Amino acid sequence: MKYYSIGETAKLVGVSVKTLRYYDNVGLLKPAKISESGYRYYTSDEISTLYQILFYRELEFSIEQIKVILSSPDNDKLECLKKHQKLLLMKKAHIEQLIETINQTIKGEKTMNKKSNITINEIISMKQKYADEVVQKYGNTKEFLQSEQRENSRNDSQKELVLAEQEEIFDLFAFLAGKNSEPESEEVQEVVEKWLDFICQNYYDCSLEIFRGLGEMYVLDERFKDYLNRHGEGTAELMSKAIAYYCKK
Amino acid sequence: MKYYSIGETAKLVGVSVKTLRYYDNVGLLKPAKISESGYRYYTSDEISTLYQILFYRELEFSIEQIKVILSSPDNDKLECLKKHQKLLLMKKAHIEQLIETINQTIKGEKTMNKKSNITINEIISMKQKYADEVVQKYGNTKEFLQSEQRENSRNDSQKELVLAEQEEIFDLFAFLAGKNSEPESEEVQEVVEKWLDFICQNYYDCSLEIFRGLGEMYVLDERFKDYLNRHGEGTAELMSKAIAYYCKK
DNA sequence: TAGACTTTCACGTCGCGTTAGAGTGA
DNA sequence: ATCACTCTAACGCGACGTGAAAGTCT
Repeated sequence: MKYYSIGETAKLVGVSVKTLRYYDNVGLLKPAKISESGYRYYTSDEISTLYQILFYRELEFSIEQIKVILSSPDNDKLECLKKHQKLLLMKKAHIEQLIETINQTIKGEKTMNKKSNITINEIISMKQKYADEVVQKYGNTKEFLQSEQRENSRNDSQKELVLAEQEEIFDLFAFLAGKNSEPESEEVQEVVEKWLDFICQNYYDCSLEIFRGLGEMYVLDERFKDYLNRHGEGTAELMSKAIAYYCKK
Repeated sequence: MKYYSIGETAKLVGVSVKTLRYYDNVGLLKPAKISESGYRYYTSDEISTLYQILFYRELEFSIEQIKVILSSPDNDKLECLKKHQKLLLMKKAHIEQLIETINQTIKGEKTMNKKSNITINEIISMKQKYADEVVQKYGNTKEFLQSEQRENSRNDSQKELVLAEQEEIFDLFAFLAGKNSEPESEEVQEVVEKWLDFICQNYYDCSLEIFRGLGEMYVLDERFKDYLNRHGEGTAELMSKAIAYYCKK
């Protein structure tokens, strides 16, 4: 049985010496024997295992996962591969959405007002993704990506429909702002409720806490404010005040 | 102008307090003012910038990249977005290949000998990817991903063709091994050259150094050895010795 | 004064890479 | 003796998270 030094092994397989030492340290791949002076020596057995490790690493399994996989029977390995594939599929969907977002942004940048390079919908969904509660609830990658996938599952005509309905609500607010309705008035509060329902139905389960934050943002964020006030002067201000009142009640 | 404390800002936008402090430390987002006692205070300007930052972070831009983007004109931002989109497209192609690899592995696992859960081709290409020279040459992510994309561009029938030709060469070696040809003999050395040419043409520019490593692996790696010897007893050993001889010359 | 908020400092994460200094093998 | 190889130990990355101890605001 021939023994290979760490350097020989590394060159043969095509990894760095540091990698092998690291794998030893974390207990992923121990050398076949260690000389008196502390030198590591590997045999074809370890080299064989090393190739398996590289295979899984390339598929982006973590070191810990590989540890488990290597010490489990073949059918469990199959299970792991399938699970991992699902995760990769979700990752792919995620990236596809990012690409789409960029596309939209580029398109929007060209046609829309130059000042806002972010669409209102992106802010709405960002709000949800970063909200404390949601992060705690869906901190788990899988659920998070799945929710995203679901959102992504709407086709183009469905998206257009949602967008049109949304614009209608903004127009309503703009109309009310135009005739100087009070934020606390019943006609305005009705539309506020309509807007909240709309968000819950089409985007996510929006708590009052998040809704309050959204409302503040309508005037705080210039791009958001600009976007809303394009429907009519004072729209953003009315919505913001009306939502604040709605949430206090 | 209202001033928001770090906690208020964090809650409003939906990030953690630590994140804001981190952004301050690395110089990405400085607070509007700092009180005598060292408290950070933000205004709607910073909150607006913060939303922009989050937008780019979600697209997986790095902090450094965002720093550059925020302080550059709009048309440069567009350029960055387009560049970034290309990168995302390559990443997507990469993931798609990983998914394909798992598919192949699962399929192979079911039909093939259970002992080998990695195909010979995966080892061949792994060999290249991790080879020191290649890492140095193509360490840059873009080039690396592009080369992978090119490999991935072969369609199924092309892949089958390459595979068939490859099997032919292995059969040749098996035939020679069957009649006990010497590794150093001319007829064997001819096939060795053929095999090297084949790798260079269909996989990558294979240096003698890497080729030597491949040859050693044919007997070192059990899965590889098994795979070759399925073409005929002693095939792996003959190939290994013949390649070693070829590379010495 | 309580308690909710803030500050800095320093260490943990993951998969290694990168020196530095000292010992070992052919 | 040379010189390529090996060892351990400690710090670096990137984008924060976590916890401790101390100070501040209301």
